[in-house]
Amino acid sequence: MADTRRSGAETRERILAVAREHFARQGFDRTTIRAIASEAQIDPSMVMRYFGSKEELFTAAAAIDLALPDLTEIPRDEVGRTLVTHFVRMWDSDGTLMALLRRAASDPAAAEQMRSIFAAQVARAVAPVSPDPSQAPRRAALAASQLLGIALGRYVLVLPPIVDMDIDEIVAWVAPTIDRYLTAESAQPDQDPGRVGSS
Amino acid sequence: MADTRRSGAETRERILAVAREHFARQGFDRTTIRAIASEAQIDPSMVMRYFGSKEELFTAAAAIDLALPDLTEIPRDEVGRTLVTHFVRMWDSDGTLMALLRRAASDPAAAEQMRSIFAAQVARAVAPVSPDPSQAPRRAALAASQLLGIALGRYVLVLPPIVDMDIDEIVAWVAPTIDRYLTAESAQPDQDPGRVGSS
DNA sequence: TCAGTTGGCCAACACTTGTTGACCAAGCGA
DNA sequence: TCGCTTGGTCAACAAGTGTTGGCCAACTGA
Repeated sequence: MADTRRSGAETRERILAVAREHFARQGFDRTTIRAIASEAQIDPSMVMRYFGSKEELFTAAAAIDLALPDLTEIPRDEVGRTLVTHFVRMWDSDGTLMALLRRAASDPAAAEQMRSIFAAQVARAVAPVSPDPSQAPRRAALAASQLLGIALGRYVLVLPPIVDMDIDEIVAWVAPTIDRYLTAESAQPDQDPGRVGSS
Repeated sequence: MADTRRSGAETRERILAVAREHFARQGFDRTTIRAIASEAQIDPSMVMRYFGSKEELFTAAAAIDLALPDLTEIPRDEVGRTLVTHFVRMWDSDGTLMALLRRAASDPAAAEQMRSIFAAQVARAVAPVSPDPSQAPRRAALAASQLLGIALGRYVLVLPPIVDMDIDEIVAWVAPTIDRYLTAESAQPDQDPGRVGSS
């Protein structure tokens, strides 16, 4: 048959690809090694041999690099737009992050993984543009909450109004929010006569 | 022993209470009928007799009334504050909504349930304060995305900066966002010199 | 040629899960 | 007193899970 005796590293990659897709679509618990193996046209035991356990397979599949741009090289008033665009594009093209988010909903270990991604990548990338270093993590977390909220509504809950919006509309609405969280002087700029962002 | 032969409706309620707590903390898949029964000091088969199946038990446990206030009776510039406060209080006191959110992450049926709650309660409550009826669902969805993002960060991912904020701080930061989504004239008010909300 | 490595499959184990059906006993109305 | 409803337990079934170990066959290098 098509017993082409694939190259090992090759099958490993194929397993990983299928696993990412399954984890992204169904979450950790509802994804079975058997299903992954079946779709990768391979025996379940091979998955174990390559990755050791389902846990380790997930960890390998969920290695995430947000590839966030250097925000200091971007005009202040385009930070929000840049970030929103970046994330929506990322979600649309690669399900890995969504897989992790889904799992985090029911698995503390995955939540911990998200926390470390937040701390190591989001908070770090965002800190330089914060007006007050002590508040930087808080600002980053607020921005993350809005971005993740969009991801939740668009890809997990599939709320029609959010799904129907194209990227530009989402950016137009959400970017100002991100800008305010990251760079506004106080918490409630919209309630004072003063302007937001660059004075 | 303590075979007090409870009143039936009473045990039913106790099962429901335990179930809500388990679903909220661990999600649907990781919650077992056996664990619920055990904690309710009852036989697993009783759960089936009362609720038919695990699915139906969840449905019964996840019947949610957001108890949203009538926004038309509230000053325009306090809508955001009111909503944020309402939701955070609700999440803090009752895990039912979080249970549903958790399950929605991996179960399309639960996601559908969230959509119907959104449509029947959130979108409906929020529509009257929208300046343009055709955009009302979109505005409601954006507000929901931010609110759910906070829930995600605070209760599911347990992002430290969000957990550390007290209700007042969260309200101070997020309320303006909600206000803008619901009532701002255009999508990007922060980028124009004009003011937001009540002119 | 021949031994070792490598990619792969098969069958089974051990366990957990939701679910079912038989049986029991306390209370209650006639 | 008898029979029916009701709250309850127990033991098992059937299915699905991650995981393991044994075996096979192709390739590779000496």
